[in-house]
Amino acid sequence: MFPPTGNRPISAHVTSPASPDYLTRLNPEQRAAVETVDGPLLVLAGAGTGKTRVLTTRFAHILMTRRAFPSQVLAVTFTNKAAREMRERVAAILGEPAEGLWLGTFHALCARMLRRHAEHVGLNSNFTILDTDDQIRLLKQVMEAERIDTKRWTPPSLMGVIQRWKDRGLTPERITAAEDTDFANGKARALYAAYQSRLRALNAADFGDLMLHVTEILRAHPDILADYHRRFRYILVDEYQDTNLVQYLWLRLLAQGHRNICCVGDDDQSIYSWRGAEVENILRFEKDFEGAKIVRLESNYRSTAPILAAASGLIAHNEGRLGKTLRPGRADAQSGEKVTVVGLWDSDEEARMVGDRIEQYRRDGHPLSEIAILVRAGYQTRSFEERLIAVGLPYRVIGGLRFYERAEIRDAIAYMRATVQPADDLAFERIVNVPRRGVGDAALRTMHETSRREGIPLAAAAALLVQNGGLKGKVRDAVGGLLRDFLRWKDMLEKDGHVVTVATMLDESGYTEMWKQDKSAEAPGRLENLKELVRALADFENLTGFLDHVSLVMENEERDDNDKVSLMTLHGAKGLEFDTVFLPGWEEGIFPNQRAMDESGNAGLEEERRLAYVGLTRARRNAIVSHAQNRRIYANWQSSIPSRFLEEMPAEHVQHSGSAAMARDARIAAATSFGSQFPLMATRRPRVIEAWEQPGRPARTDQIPVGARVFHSKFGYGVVTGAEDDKLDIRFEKSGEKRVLDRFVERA
DNA sequence: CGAGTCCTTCTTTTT
DNA sequence: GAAGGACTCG
Repeated sequence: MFPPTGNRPISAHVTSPASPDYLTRLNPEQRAAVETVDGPLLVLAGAGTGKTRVLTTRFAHILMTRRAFPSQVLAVTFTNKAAREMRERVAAILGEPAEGLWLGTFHALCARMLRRHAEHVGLNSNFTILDTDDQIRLLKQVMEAERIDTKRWTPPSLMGVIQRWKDRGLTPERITAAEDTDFANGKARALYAAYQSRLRALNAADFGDLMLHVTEILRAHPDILADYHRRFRYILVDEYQDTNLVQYLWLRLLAQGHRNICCVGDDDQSIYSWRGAEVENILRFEKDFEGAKIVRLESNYRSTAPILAAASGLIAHNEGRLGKTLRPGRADAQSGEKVTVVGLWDSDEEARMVGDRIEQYRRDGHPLSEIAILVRAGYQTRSFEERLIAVGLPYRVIGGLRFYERAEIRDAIAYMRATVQPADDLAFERIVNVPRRGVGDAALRTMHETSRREGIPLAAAAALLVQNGGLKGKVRDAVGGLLRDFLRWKDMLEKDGHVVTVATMLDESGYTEMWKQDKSAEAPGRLENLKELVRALADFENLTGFLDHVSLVMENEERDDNDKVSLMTLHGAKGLEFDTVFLPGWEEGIFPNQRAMDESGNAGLEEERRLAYVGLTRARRNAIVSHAQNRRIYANWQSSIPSRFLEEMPAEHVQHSGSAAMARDARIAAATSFGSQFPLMATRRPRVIEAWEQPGRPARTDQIPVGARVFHSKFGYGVVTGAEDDKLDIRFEKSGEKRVLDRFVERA
């Protein structure tokens, strides 16, 4: 009934002066958030207070009241999941599929914008979007060219530095000497610049570039910015607390036009600071957008009263909150059960407990799709998977390897990239010897040398070497053949379209055959994925559109509506809800995560606490928190201490269950079994106690300085030549240079 | 050049 | 304890 796209006016038949149906279903706060349409608005929305509903209704309201056409609203989300959901719900309200909208993640929208203006940052509009793997490989090459010791200064750590700069909207030129950290003796900025110029040479952009480049373009080209100002009358932003500085700048630039910007967020759910997110963006909002109104959504319709009380009590331990109180809004909220805390002997027992309880729920007629197990880190899913398999409970893991990250998909895409973009060295390098063509390190090195000497792409260098006999015999034939194939496929792409071409490509290159020959268990699945890839191609007009989709949007979730338990990280669970939520692994060091606390101190701890808050508030009716006293990490068992978060939930809303009585004394048990060095105060001991830190061998408290003479029970005597964290580089008199953990040596 | 072996690291979270 | 990378040997 309403046009989904384009500039046709909306034939709104909202004629009645009475409130339209979609508004009357909102509570007064929500309604205020929807109807305060003009001017800047900040909506502080607690968990489960109908945030998405407000956003989508607001979107619809703008259209229904004819304030803008669908294409004149910019709606930004943080995740694809959120974007998809908003798209679906807007479509449902409109009664038609919503297409042609500027609705998507920050990155997807920026990719779209960058394709239009790529030339302003020295890219061609068909630029490639690199994934993390490509980024690291490229950066490593740059570092090696600059003769950086990549063992001492690893590419991923430099990538982190660069990414943080990009998160803050800093191009290499904008970085002052003072900003340059001491990474590789102050070479980070230069390496960043070199990396950026390599990206440009490859006609490629990494994830951070999408935001950075577009923001730079909007800053530098008032005409382009003005164009977007004309286009976007209204801006809607979801998960505002997770935006980083460059995203904030981007929004601010775009919102300068009409100033109709509505940001929805919850400072208590800010869990992405490690990615450069700045909660301060919420605080800046009022300053930057004068006259901004603020609406608070505090009625929670999701969870029972005890769950809300436990979550609220927990999050109250954080300082510097904007302050919101969640009120139970559900009619039956008061009838709910307390949050259950279960203490177990070890991680196996924890997995068993979760499995048993899920079986019980199932016997009681509880659908499995309404049960989730939320863990702190991806690796923790494994023990639960094993247990669920053992008891025959169907489950799905959400997150994990994405479609794009699978080797076969990346290979296939590299073939496409190498065909379409002869300058894409990374793609060429990836597949030049896949399947095996006898092109080894030596041949590749020759190509790299020629490429560098002649200042031409790798593929062009290869062509040259085939011609002038720089490559010989089998290698020459193989490379020559492949290069001819690239040209042929490129022709074919124009004549026969991308679907046929890609299918042919995978066939003729021998790539599919390679997997057919492969005897491993995964091979059939990989072939299936390749088929899926070709199938998916048909949904796109051209290869670029498809590649964008695959790298920015495509998710891993197999579409299946079967009744399954969901298994995912806490981060992955944001925005979702379930009747029953299991929250295992609440132990010091695991959750709160040790590294988060080591790296960010109290701020890190507070973010962990927010993560706990997010976890608890995913549950509608049952929240089962658990912790084990002993956990196997890598090969050895470690003794764990219950998470401080357990005590931070108000006791009156918590019930201890099962072997909880035992676990409640876990602190005492841990303390006594490890001797008097860990008194009861050990609750706050920041590090998990490791099993081999036996009594009688006290944890080392003094630092061993470089130059000290030390003794190691296995390697003997030696001299410390370097130190990093808890690892020491030692030159042993008999065993040579080794890197060992400091607790294994003592001063001689 | 490739297969096999040893060694290292991984365990934070995602677009 | 696994998986990926570096290194060695045939």
